[in-house]
Amino acid sequence: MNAANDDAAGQEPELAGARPRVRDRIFDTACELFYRHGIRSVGVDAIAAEAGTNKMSFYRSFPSKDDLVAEYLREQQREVWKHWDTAIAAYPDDPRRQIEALFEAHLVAVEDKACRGCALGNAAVEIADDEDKDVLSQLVRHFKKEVRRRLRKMAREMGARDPEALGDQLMLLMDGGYFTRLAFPGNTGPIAALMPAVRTLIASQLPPEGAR
Amino acid sequence: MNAANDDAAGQEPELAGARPRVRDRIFDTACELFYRHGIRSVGVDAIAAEAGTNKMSFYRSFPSKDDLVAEYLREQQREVWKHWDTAIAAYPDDPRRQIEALFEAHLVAVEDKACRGCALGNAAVEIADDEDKDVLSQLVRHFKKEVRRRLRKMAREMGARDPEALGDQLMLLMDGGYFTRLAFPGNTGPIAALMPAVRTLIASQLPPEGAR
DNA sequence: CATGTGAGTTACCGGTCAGTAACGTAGTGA
DNA sequence: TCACTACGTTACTGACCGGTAACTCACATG
Repeated sequence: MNAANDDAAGQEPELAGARPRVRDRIFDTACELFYRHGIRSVGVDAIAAEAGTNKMSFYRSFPSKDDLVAEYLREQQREVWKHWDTAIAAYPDDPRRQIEALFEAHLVAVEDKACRGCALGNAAVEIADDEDKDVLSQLVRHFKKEVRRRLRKMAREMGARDPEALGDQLMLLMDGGYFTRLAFPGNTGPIAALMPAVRTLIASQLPPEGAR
Repeated sequence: MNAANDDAAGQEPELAGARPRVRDRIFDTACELFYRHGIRSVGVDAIAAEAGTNKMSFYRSFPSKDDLVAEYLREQQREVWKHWDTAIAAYPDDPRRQIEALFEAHLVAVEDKACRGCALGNAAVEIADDEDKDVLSQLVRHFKKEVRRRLRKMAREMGARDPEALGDQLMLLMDGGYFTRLAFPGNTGPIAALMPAVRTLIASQLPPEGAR
């Protein structure tokens, strides 16, 4: 799908000042605009203009806007997993600390002033289910299922009494943080109380302190 | 704002088969369509057609689509508070049980097959902040602030050690339930683990069992 | 009967949207 | 030199969108 990235004539030029290929400029611009303003409210004209090109170059790189949107959602997904893995990498053999680190990272991400919530979840709000957007909503559903799976897995590895329940509860907190963010600027929202909730729910699923 | 509801010629006709006024038909239709498909993806033509009338009658009843949207958000707000008050009415002097009843009701509402999440929160995703939609996003912000205030108030009345934190944590769970709902059909999502989380967080904020 | 009102109908406007056709051009490599 | 690639430019289509003008009709009330 992203085969257009390789240079058909050989190796990519490594010059520092080289202008990126138009496809990449368009894609990066689109990702930023989609996230900031929503998918439906950003037209292909606006994307092309912001990327310093025009609509024709857009349609030479992408077969349709919907394809670009799907690519955008896949990219957001990749970035989430990258951040996710980075956050938990510090505690390779301590699932409990992994969860805490994951939510600490989530907290800073959500409190960032540029945060506009969860790109995938927001997309689920924007795309009508009944239309021909099955590909997009399926992308979102798959992503959310994977989030749930990973949280439950961490809860299980941590030794939770009911790992499915704990994973789900953590997911509620995580998505709640994303969702409330849209109505509260910066770090002024309920997200401030995230970490105590995480620790309380974790603790309630572990044997009492002395037994560990 | 909704003064058009009263009949200028006297009392409303009480006939059972009487067709409602066109404004009400349009408004009810719009509320349903907005909630089901999102605000941006529903045009005034579609609303008018679905209400059995046409665009001109629409613009005789509403000065603009944005006005209708604002009215829609206010209506959703009113319904939320109505359900809220109904849910907690059974335990007038037991804030703790009020919270539990509130979340039990929330659970039922979210697991309903017609649930598409929180109308106000979804609107916050759809409306771009920078545009001239200040009225709409302010409506959403005001609503979310009020949700937070009420939850914190209940936590305080319950005697929580840190009522602000508990209220915020409950809000994260609540909005997390709404948000995850969009990616999981029916009652298959993480919302299933809501009630234990609520009870655990409440319990962690109360003195130990024997002391009560 | 006259008048006002609520509502249906048709036609239109200007703007935006996704998507396409046709052409021009600078560079690059055989 | 020739051809090919990547990109820019202008102009266009058809659909849709929010919003308006002008007309018609049923009906209720004085």
